[in-house]
Amino acid sequence: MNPKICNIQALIETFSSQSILFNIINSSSYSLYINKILINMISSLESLPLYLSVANLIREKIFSHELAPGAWIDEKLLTASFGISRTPLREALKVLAAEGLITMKLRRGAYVTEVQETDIKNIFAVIALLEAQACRKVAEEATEEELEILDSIHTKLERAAANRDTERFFEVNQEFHHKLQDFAKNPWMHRVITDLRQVLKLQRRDSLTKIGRLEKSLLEHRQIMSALIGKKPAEAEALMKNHLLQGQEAAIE
Amino acid sequence: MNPKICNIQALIETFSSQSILFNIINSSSYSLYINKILINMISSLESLPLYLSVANLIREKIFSHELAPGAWIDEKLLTASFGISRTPLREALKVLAAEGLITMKLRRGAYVTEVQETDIKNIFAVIALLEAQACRKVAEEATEEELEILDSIHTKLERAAANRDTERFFEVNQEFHHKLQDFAKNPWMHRVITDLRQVLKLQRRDSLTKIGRLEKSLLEHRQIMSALIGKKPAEAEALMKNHLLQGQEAAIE
DNA sequence: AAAGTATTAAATGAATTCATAATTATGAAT
DNA sequence: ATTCATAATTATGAATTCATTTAATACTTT
Repeated sequence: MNPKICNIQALIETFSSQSILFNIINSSSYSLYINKILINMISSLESLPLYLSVANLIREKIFSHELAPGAWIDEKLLTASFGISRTPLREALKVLAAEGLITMKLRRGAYVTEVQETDIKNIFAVIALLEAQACRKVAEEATEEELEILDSIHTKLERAAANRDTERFFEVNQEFHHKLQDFAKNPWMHRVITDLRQVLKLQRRDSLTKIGRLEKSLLEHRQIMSALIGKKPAEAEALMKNHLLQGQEAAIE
Repeated sequence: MNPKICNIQALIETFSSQSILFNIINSSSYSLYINKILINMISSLESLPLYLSVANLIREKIFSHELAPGAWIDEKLLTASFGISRTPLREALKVLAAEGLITMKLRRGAYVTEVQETDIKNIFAVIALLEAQACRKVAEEATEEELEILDSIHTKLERAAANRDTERFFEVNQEFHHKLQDFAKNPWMHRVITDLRQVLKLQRRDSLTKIGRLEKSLLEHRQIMSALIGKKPAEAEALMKNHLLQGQEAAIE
């Protein structure tokens, strides 16, 4: 392989992830030629087709509210800023539409989906049911190693809470729920939850900063963790369901 | 509007649905020019973009096993038989991939998804949980009119069973579950279930023809229906969960 | 000046074209 | 004859081009 490429690859790896490249591209502070090179770099490094990388980039824009709910998606603008053609962009839009993040209107283009309060409630109802079931399954069949991993994540959560680092808390919280799904060993369920959580992210503006919500959330996590370690399936299920419905309350306010 | 167009439209409507047009196109007994006209007709009648109509057509091919699990999807062949270009076809493939019906391999094209027994179990676990919850909700809050509609569908089910019309039974069964979802009034849940049921259809070969399965299924439906009418949420939920898990057994055998 | 129509501009949807990677086929060498 | 290497074909991925519809602007008429 070309040594230059190797160097670049090593360089990229020091960034620990592609997210920094994402930020560079989305900051649009560089020319489209640079963006084109960067986005192709991401695609080849992750060996993803261009349209999926583009989908990821647009997702970032949506979650950061650079593309706010209800906003029209300007294909020309995006292709220009990414330095790509409309073909992979439109393919990416179809993927995002299938996920529910955007809505295609015939001959009108794509719009970022607007979620109503009823949508939030309906989605939470599904997530609560599924994650609670996953929690029960983990309580039933998790190995000691798996429980230790969950416990170590929980410890990180405690630390983030102690430091009142909301950003970090949110991050670790996601990691916890993600790992739990892993250990529940139902990829289809995981997929459904991931998709639905994405849609929730459309609207949720840091509900954790609500007075006392972080503390409450931590307490709930503590209870869930002890139910898992104590191998109490029914209790774990009930606690997780309650935890998520509490989160729903906070999200809606 | 052009009277000719009106006539054609009226003609189409006498066919009760577009499914007959689908069959004509998928039968490939006509020239690609005819197919092109037909598929555009479907799109404009349903006011769907071409790529969605194409996705529907390919779905039919997948469910009929004309495109069997594991099969490579020949883009050139499909575009030729549909009389369209690759652009909308590839967009359709992205949609189907997002639904899980096909799998895209980089630089290898698209393949019909192969579901394993563990996939079936995992998917059924999710569906059983969600539909049982939907059933509970209907038992709790359905109006008399809604219950009557469900009951009338159930009556059709009884009739189909009495005639030992498996095809019809399957059809009405779908209608029942569909309506139940409607009345549970959670479109996000409905969507999840619809997508997952689609994936199940990839493999399920008439499990209803298994000895006694039709009768058992009917009996379970009868019990569910009476729990609904009797407004017994907990019972309705448990019965539906059991019904679906029984179906899983039959599907796996 | 306001409203309605006509003309122009722009954006979407779809076909075509082009580039590159992968597979197959051909031929040479062992 | 079999295997390896190279050439040719084919298929995928992406850019460009074209057509049609919608939106916007300008112009005319009252």
